[in-house]
Amino acid sequence: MPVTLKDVAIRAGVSTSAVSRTFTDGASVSEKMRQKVEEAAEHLGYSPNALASSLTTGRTKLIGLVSNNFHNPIFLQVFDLLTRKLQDRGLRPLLLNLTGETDAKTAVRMLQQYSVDGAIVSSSTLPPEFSKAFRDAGVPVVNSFGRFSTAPDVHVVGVDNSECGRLAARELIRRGYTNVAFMGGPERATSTQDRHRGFLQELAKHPDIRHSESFATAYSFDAGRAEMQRRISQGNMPEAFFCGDDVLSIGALSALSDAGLRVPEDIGIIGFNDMEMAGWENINLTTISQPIDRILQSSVDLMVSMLDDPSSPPEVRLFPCQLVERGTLRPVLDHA
Amino acid sequence: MPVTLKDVAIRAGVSTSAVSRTFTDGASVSEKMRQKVEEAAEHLGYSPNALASSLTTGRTKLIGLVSNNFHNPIFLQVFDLLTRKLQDRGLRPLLLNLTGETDAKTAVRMLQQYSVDGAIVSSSTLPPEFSKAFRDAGVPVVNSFGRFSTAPDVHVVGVDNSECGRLAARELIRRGYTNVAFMGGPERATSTQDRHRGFLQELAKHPDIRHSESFATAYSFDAGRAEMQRRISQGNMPEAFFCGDDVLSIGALSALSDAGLRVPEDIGIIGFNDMEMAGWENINLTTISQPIDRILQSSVDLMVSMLDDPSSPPEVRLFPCQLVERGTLRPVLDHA
DNA sequence: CAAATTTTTGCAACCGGTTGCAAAAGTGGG
DNA sequence: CCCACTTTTGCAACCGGTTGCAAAAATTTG
Repeated sequence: MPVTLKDVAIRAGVSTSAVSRTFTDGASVSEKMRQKVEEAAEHLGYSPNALASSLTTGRTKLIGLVSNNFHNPIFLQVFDLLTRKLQDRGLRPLLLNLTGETDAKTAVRMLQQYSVDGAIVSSSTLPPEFSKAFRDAGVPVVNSFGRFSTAPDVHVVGVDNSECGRLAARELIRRGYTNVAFMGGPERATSTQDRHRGFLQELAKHPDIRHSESFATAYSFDAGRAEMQRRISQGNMPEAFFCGDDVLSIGALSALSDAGLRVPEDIGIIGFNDMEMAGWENINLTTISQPIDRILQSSVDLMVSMLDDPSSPPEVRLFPCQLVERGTLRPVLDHA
Repeated sequence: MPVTLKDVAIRAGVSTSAVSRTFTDGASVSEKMRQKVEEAAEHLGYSPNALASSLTTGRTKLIGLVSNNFHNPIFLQVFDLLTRKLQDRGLRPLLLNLTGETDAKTAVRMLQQYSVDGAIVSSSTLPPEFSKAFRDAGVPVVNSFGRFSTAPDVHVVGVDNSECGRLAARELIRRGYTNVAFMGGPERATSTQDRHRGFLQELAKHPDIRHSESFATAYSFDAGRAEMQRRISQGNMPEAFFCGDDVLSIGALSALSDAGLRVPEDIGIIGFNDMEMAGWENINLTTISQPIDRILQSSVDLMVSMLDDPSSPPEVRLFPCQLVERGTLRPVLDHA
């Protein structure tokens, strides 16, 4: 049914190689030949089969998009940007949705079967071993939003989560809070661990400030709400929380408001991510933003450069996070 | 670098056909042969190249996922479910993110180059012509969340949007509102048009009820907020709004609260979609839910059945929507 | 204008598999 | 044990392209 290279060759009265060459840039074809072929192709509505050609060129232009964060609204934006940026480069995203049990080996195989040219592992919760499995299988990989190390196995693009933890702590301190808490996502998520570590590092410089911590079972509204309810019922509340994600913060806010606690008068909240919703006037969350667009642009750039030169050594690209001041922390104390 | 069929054949000391047959179910292979091949494959870490085989079988097991709704949080859930359900069937989703200008023909070609076995067009705003382009190109297609017709060109799975409009109108009437408004998304989105039409149909039965309408420029928080602000500044407010989407409703709620209008005391709001957020305690939106899971399950089922029998006639599968009562409409009037 | 170069073209092998067909091997019956 | 029949196996062609190589055509040079 579909038009093949051969059909075009016959109609144009030339060899198949000639047709192939007209569609391969950089190949040697005379102007006359190109004309003939193009008119035939046009007339037949031919477009080359990317998979067949991949067989000889070794390039599919398919990029595996690996993620497990299908519950955090921020990832809709991630998918939007990532797919767009890939499309702009002539690459096609093949989606891989990791469900709880999929292990790294299976994931790699699932993409290898389709000979993807590379994989972008996009998740703030997967352990680094995951991306490493791709590299070990010879699949060029970029880990976006992942944990970095000083001697990286693979390209990592994202933010320094522990620096974000420090930033949050500094901000709480600056606002004059003296009893603060960290509320993370799942304890095993690398982003939770790193933000927590940074938070503690900064507090270590201020031994007078009391602090505590708790962990929600997931990066989700319900989990944040549940954990905050637990804290409230337990009593002994801190003055402010650093929540490891906006969606968690919003859940927490809802629990606070149910309990009749006012924000920021009674309790302060600072979130993380600056998701669209955080700016909505009825939420108005003070938070820390990561430059998602730049992170993804950089991820795609890195991927493209690996395709050209697979031997480039693993690189870590970190972008600064920024405080977004809104209405859920009390104002800085005036020391006049 | 990667292990090929031939490598396995050599190691097992058999023909390539034999190896191919061991990996093709339904093929004739003796137990002894299978053993030999499997041990060789295992040892070499072989897994068949899906693209190479597609060349002869004509099956890639790739399904194009076509959408343009990358801003409505509900679509994160759609992608999550859809990719999962496809993966369960051994199919792989190839994502196509339609940006404003991509026309149907380009979209089709982008997927045809990768010989997708089928395409799921998932959008509540695209005109039916879009899916038709796939069908015309011979690509099996299911349109999820799309507009249906009584003589469908392609499979359509979703809800009857105009029935949803009627449902919303009936509910507002039941609550005793006598001056209501429709607030849709973009006027050209099919879902906006259909919900609006149903809304008006129901109201036509109640000539005593006053009504008006307005349209937001997009299905987004900001657009909903802006449109509501416009309505407020314009004065002459209705008692209640049916918003064509939850995210629009939430934007509207924020504008109302800024203006000092209380919900549901001063103004009632009923949304559409029942996105996760609608149930959050600080939003608590009365809305209409569509059974997303069933719609997607049905879409995937339909796709799978088309792959077996491409000639099956186009089918329309509609699922009922349901009212979800929360806190943004006033209670039913007691007529004691 | 012939010879030397350069460019364009087609042939044929190949990418990694699948599959129709016929030969080889296995099975059962007499 | 031979023969007819069924199952298993390998050969070779093919899927839709690409590409090295050498022949053919076009261009430049002397």
